[in-house]
Amino acid sequence: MTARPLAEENPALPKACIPILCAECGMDRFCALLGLDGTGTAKRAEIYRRGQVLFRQGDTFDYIYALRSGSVKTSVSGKGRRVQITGFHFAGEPLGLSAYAKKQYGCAAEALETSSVCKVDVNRVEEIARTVPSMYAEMVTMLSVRVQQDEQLIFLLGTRRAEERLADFLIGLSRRVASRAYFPTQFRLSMSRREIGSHLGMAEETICRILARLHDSGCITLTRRTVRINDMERLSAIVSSAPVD
Amino acid sequence: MTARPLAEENPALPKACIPILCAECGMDRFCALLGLDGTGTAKRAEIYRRGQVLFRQGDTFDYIYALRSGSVKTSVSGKGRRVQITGFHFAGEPLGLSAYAKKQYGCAAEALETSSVCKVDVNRVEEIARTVPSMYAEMVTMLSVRVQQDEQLIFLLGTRRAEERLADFLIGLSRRVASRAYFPTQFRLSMSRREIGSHLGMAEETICRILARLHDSGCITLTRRTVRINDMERLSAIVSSAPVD
DNA sequence: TCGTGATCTTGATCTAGGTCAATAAATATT
DNA sequence: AATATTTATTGACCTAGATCAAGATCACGA
Repeated sequence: MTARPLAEENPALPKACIPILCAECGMDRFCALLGLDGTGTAKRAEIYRRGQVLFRQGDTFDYIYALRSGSVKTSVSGKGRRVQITGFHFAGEPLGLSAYAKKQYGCAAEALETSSVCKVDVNRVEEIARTVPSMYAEMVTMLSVRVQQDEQLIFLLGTRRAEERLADFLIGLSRRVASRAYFPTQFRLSMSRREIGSHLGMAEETICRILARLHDSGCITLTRRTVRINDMERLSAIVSSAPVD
Repeated sequence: MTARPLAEENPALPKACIPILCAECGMDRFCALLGLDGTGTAKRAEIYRRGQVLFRQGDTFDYIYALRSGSVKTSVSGKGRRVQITGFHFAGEPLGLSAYAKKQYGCAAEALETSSVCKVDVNRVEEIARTVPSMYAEMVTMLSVRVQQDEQLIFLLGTRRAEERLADFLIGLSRRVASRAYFPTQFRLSMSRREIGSHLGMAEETICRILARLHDSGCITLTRRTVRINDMERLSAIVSSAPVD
């Protein structure tokens, strides 16, 4: 929960890039079935730096990814240069699996910061799954989790107002990244205000204003991209506030 | 594509309730693996009438459903009586699968009209999957399709304006239901204006107004709940119109 | 058939949040 | 260090769509 030492791997990378152990990863059991070693030093990890893409929307489905450290955004683009960021992803989270049926990725994935990523070849998966039935069971698990997450985002986009969206977003972030940070209520945003806006369906300026408001009210402390949550109670209250009665 | 005769099953039910054949169902291959007969007269189908619920949000995961006829809405509820309809579902579509990991449904499902629904016991699935590995592969397929659909809805809710949303919605509906209707560009809405609004993140009144506008412009013909698309070109153009440049 | 409640429609307002614009910080580049 | 570029902030304004209100129409049960 609190600060704890993590095995260093590549001294050239910033502290934030220290990867999680396989045991902490959501694809843990999946990789184990694949026969990948789970000692925490997976050999097929690659480094992506800010802006580098793991895959593009429409690309042929060739790898399933697992994030070991850092963060990645996934986005869907449509006509008219409009882009929706469908999710931010952190260490331990799987990526790309939803391309399974169509055999092409429905969204693009791009690193938000220097990130360590495991790549699993889908052909390898198919091959091994023939003899290891539970391989697919793990994929069903990961995908069903994803659908329920997406439904929560749909709920947020369809029903919540700006401040509620942002409060919900911050709480979600703190749950996902603060546990790995040095101080559990404090963490660093790896994405810009514009990217937060594009994820929550709001303008960049609105994100700024509401963050400023939360800061001024003492609910959070905001310094550049560092957020500290001072009053989780109040933040939670904002999420499910006015019933619009 | 056009009108075609369908095997009648239960003469007491309205015409709209004539079920599809298993061969036309998205869960086709899944059921076949389960050893369910694929002659089109699955015995475990049940009838749900308007307003009856297949499952509630939070219910324990006990069945996977396949819609044979009619239509169902799925919805997520949060605090403050706000409800988001996450999807409308029609004949051939699977339902409930996303509860797999959490072992409870993340949304509620309720029939919009008299509907025939196949229920598959999840214990049976687990049991059989032990000896039939590809069982799970089918589930992966269905779930991955679902994730990509949800991502499209997220894109719509996050980036599109009211008229674009509705145009997109109508096109989607026509693709999914008109193929089974007597006239491919004409179909009946099984959901209320309010429900469409709750799905698209808009007020009931806005749905009315925009439908009226589309009708007046000749793009569609609207009579109560019957929609005929007169100008698919124009409708498509609306979806990806102003780049908000 | 009539009545009752749900659904739909349309108009009149109001407002949350988008858009535009003008700095200010921070970062990257030379 | 100096300049350029990206990112963040803040104010002024405006508009798409929500909300409120009042009927109209429909579906359905007695």
